[in-house]
Amino acid sequence: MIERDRILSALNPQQLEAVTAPDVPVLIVAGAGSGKTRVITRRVAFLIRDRGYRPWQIFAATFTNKAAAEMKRRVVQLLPHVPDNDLHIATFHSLCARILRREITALGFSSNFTIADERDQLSAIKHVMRELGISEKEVKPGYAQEVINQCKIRLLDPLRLGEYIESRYEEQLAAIYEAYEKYIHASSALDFEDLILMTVRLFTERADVLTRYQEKYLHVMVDEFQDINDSQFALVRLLTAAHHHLTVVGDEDQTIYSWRGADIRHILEFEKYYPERIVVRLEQNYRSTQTILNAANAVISHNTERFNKTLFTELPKGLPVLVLQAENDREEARAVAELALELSRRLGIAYSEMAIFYRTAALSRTYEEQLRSLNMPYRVVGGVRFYDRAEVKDMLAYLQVAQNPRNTLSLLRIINTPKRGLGDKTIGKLLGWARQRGTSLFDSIENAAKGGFLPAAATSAVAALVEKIRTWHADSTSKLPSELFAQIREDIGYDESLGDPEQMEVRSRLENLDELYNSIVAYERETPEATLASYLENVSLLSPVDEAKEGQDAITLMTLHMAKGLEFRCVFIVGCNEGLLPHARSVEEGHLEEERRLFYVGMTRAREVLVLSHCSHRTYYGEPRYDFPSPFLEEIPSPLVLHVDASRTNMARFVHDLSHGKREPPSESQRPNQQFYDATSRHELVSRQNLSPRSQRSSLVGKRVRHPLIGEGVVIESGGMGKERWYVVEGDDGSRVKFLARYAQFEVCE
DNA sequence: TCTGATTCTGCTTAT
DNA sequence: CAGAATCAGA
Repeated sequence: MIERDRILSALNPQQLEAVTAPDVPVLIVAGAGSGKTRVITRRVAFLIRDRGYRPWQIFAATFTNKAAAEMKRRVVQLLPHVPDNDLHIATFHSLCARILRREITALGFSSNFTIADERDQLSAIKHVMRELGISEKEVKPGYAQEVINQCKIRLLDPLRLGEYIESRYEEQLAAIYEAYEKYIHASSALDFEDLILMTVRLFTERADVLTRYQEKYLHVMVDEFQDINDSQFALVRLLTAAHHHLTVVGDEDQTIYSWRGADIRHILEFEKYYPERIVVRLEQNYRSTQTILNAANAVISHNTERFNKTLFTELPKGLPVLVLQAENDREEARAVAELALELSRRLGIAYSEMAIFYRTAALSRTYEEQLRSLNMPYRVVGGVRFYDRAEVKDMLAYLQVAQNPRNTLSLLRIINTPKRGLGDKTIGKLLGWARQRGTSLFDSIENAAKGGFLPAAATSAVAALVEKIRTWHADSTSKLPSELFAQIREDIGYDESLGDPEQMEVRSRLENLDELYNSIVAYERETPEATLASYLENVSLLSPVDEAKEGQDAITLMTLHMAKGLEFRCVFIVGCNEGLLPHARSVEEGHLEEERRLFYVGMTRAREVLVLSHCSHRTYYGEPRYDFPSPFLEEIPSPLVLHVDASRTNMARFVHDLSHGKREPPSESQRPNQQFYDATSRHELVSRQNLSPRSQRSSLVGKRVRHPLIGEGVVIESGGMGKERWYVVEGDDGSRVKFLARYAQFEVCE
């Protein structure tokens, strides 16, 4: 027997089929935990070793840099002789940025474009709205931003905006879109969507360039294919048009980016564009216990927008799913922290094997507080991002300007930071000239520096700035990015401008700048030909996941969106409340099923222990508010669930019992009546009996109530969430009245 | 032009 | 509650 084949061993028949599939379009439908990453990395290795592909002939797109890094690492493990840099495995955005750096001049753009992040985009939109005289009340900048991005995803230019929205704002939005495009392109910036869009345009308009890339990339792979959007799919189709060598992996139950244009349709349409495609299904789960998997299957089966697939596992039954209930959000966080502590002590689960997932990043703070008070190590992924801090963005803006002085967006950020006497009036004048002449802001300050345009004080301030920028720009190619950083920081006296270094606030800002400096040095160390341009590109495409330091024994805190693709022995999904976990805004937009998929993604990250927590009072806008449990909780069959009341449970004792098999979900007959706080009266405990799970969800429907004004009646309907929650009560005389729950003063009759 | 204080407004999710 | 916008006053 020959030595076991590292690429083809330890695969089940379906996995083997997927790895070794012929060079035709292959759609791998891979359920959660079914070995998706294993299959895709081995296929890459297989193509290189057994099919004669050179590493750089494979274009493999992922959705996060983290996933790309992991994929690369595992391919290199399989093929140790392949240098890391030869593998073109990266996010769509990075791959496109790389192509555009080389080719965008063909579209008449400068190749040293900068990448505008979301905030830059928003400030650009506000800016052009001011110039167009459209007030922020007429059109909300955030809405305009959303519309612009959606158009770009759908490959619609401003003139065809009407195909995406139809409203009386249409003209204004089209005008904003057009002005925005002119503005950011004049400052030679591209936004995130442009990276994809421009690449598609390049390939569409320049057949010669497309042919070159089709000949270069002989095989295209896409991970998390269910999250691909129109423009990305268009790109994939262009690249593979000549050879159809394509492998995609996806799971429609894990589509969670439809707000970014992801559409299940693309999996369905795969067949339309690639009729000769073969499909391989991976349905065996190797990750979760039977209990967890059954719970997840039960939840996702409530969705209608899916193929029916049921995952199975051969792993043991495991512990019940724990549903933790608390009185308020702080108590919930406290209980989660205590439970995590006990699970680590008594079940030996390392903190690095635990994760806390939440729907909105804002929830992290409460959990951080509680974890800190128990002295437990944790790491927040995302949240208030390092690269979003003002001082970090300032210094990066200086570097952007040094690299490309025509970057108006960045120049605007730093033109008066630190203060150098260039106020709104002066800046307005300078911008006005720039616009009239169709040049950049830098051109107009260069002109103003010659004198005669501005008051003397402003002229000398401007001249000094121009001089500095010229020097930095000249140094930008000869000096290392870290050297330039230090020089700029010194030249402008940034540290001093922050104020008294004895202040905590100032000290932490200085520390952040030191950390930024260190990260630049680290980048230079690991990148052989580090340039300012390559560093800035790297920074702007960095996702929060990539910032987290690996390897420490700490609990991971992150949003459900970022959890995709990861796994942990123990998972807490917190804030399982109606309005938060099916997020009210998402439900309003008709995305209940997507919220359920999000919940499903979270559940299926757990290998052994799954804890779902909720609370009855949550603080919003500083006010405590009654919240219902998430309806998703009721979709888990009760024999799989063990309810835990945070206020009445000693966690140490509980986990002890749990680990000795003494805690089991109660059978139907011995389950105590659920008790809950009713929305109508925050302090009155209402006992609820004989209610089916369905009516529990809508709480009061079907109940008799008494109201001081209308007397007795029956609740016949309810809707809305949180503050907006309402009930319709039908009086005994047949009249109907609608109440907002937070104002309704009725009592429930038993 | 800059500052600090006060009022206003609004929490998804992220490359 | 917290960040943004706005305003008074130097």
